[in-house]
Amino acid sequence: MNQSDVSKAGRPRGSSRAMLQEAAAELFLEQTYASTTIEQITRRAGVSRNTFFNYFPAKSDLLWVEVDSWLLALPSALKAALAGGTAQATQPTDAIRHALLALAGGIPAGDVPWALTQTELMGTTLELQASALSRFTTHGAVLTRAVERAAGRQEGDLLAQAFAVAALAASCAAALAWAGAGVARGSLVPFLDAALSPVCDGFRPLLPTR
Amino acid sequence: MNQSDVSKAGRPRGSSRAMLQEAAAELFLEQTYASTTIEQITRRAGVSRNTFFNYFPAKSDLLWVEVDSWLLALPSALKAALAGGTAQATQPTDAIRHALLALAGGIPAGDVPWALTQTELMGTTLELQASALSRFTTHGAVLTRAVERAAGRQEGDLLAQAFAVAALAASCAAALAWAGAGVARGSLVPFLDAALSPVCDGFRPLLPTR
DNA sequence: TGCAATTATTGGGCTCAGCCCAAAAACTAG
DNA sequence: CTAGTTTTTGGGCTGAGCCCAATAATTGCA
Repeated sequence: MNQSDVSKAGRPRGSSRAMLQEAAAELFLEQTYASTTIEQITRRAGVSRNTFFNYFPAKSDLLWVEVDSWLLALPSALKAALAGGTAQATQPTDAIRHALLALAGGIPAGDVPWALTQTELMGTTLELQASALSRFTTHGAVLTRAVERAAGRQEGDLLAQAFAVAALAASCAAALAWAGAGVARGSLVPFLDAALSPVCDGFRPLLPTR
Repeated sequence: MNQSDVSKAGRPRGSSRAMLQEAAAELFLEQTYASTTIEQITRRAGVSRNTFFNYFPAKSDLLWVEVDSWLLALPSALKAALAGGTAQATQPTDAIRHALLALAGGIPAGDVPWALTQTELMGTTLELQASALSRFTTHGAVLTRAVERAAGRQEGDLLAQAFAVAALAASCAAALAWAGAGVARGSLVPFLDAALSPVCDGFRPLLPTR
C-alpha cells in the first residue's frame, strides 16, 4: 500500500542491495557459491551480516536475481497475451507460449544467472532444472491461474496444472541449454520455442478456449 | 560391488531405519514436519542423533521415503518398456509413458507420501510440485538418458531433456491431484495417464524411434 | 579360544543459515 | 528541537549437516 516508491521518512537505505550483489558475484568467481558465506559477502560489501537479510530472504536468492528480474514482467505479459492483444491469442496454450516467448525476447544474451553458470556446484543438470522450477514457483502460480482462467477450468484442474508445470519445466530445460551454449549463445527465444512448442501442441486440443 | 545384500562381517545394524521412519511419522502427526527436530526423532527411536545420518542423508528425505521406494523400480520398468517387451513400445515417448504407468499401477492407494500430505507446510501446491521435481532428480536423469538412447539423440539434446522434464512435471501434477483426491482416490494410473498423455502426444512426432 | 578385520553406533565439537530482539543511527515532518 | 519512522547493527539463539575419533558388536581365520 505504501512501501512502493520512496518512503519519505526514516533512515535511508545504504543502497546496499547492488553492493551485496557485486560482492557476491566477485566471491562466487573467486571461490564457489557453496564455499562463500554470507558473512564474507557482507564484510566485502561493508555492511553487517544481519543487513543481508534486509535485502535477500536467503543466500540462494543471489543465484536467481536475474531470473527474478526477468519474471517481474510475467503477469503483464500474460495479461497482454490473454487479452488478445492484436494477434492470434485465441487459444490458451498459444497465449501462454506467446507470453513466454515475448518475455524471453527481452532478455539480453549477456547476463546468464548464477544459478545456470554454477551448474557443477549444484549437481546434475536435471537437479538444477528442478531447483530452477522451485524458484519459478511464485510466478508459476500466476501461470497456472492464467491457464485456468483462459481455458475456463476450475481451480486445481489437473489438465491446467499439468500444462502449466510441464511448460515451466520445458522452459527450464530451454534456459539451461541456452546457458550452456557458451558465449555465442544468441537469443533465448529459439531454445524456448523448440522446447515449449511440443508441450503446447500436446495440450492444445484438450484445453480449448472457454 | 560388495555393499549389496547382507555384508557378512561387522556390527549389525540396529534395524533402526524402520524405527526412525515410525518415530518421524508419529512426530509429524503430533507436531508438524517443520517443528520436528532430528534430535526428537532419534530420541523417540532410541538412537543417537548421529545415527540418523547413517540412514538418511537429510531430514527432508523422510518426506520422500515412499516415493523413493516407488521409483526404485524405475530403471527396470524403463528397460522393459524400451526393450519392446511384448507390447507396442516402438515409440520412445510411448515407451516412457507405459513404463511410468506400469510403475503407478504398482502403487497402493493407501500410502500417500508425507510430502504430499503436508502440503500446507510447504507453501503453495506448485511449490510442492517443484520440490517433488527436485527429489525426482536422480531418477529423472535415468529417464532422460532412456529418452536419449531410445530416440537416438546425443547427450544433452534439448528435445530429449525437455520431454523428460516435462513428463516428470506432469507426473508430479498428477500425483498431487491424486493425493488431494482424499480417501476415495483410487488408483494413481488414471491421473497419471491424463496428465502424461498430452505431453507424449506433443513430443511424439519430434522424437521418432532411432 | 583368541585375534584381526569390518561395520555400526556414539559422543563431542564445529560451521553456517536463518531467525529474533532490542538498541542505536539517520533521516523527515512538525 | 522533538517526535515518529525506518534502517542498521550487535548479540544471541536454534537446528541442520558434517567430521573425527572412540567404542561396541559381529564374522572369519588361525
